[in-house]
Amino acid sequence: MDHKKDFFQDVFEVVQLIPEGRVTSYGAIAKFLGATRSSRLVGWAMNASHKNGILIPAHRVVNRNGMLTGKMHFPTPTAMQERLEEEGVSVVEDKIQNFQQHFWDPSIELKLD
DNA sequence: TGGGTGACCATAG
DNA sequence: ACTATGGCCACCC
Repeated sequence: MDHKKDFFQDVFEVVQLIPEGRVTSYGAIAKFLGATRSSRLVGWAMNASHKNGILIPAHRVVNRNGMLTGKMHFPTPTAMQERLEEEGVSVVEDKIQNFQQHFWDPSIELKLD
């Protein structure tokens, strides 16, 4: 029970706001939260969420190259890709096709006026 | 308590 | 163009 919200909790909230069929990167989330340098922590938060039983669309978060670097942490090796393709995002060789087209930048989409 | 870790990123060579 | 490396910092044991 912390007085201030955990960094992880902030990450979870942002991830939950990613629309279906869109994706973002660890760095973009970190930047939005004002910790550009802590992009690794975002990925770590994903892992922690799984551990805490928190359900978030973690499959919509990839690295800056659009590669499914986190797929190995899903229940099955293909779960992440399958989730994305269900939402209309093509993945070839663990890489999102037309990445920029699907990219959802919280710094822009959630911009405070 | 302190040090190692990591689903990353930017920069330098 | 690609590869190597250093920084980053909340969390875990």
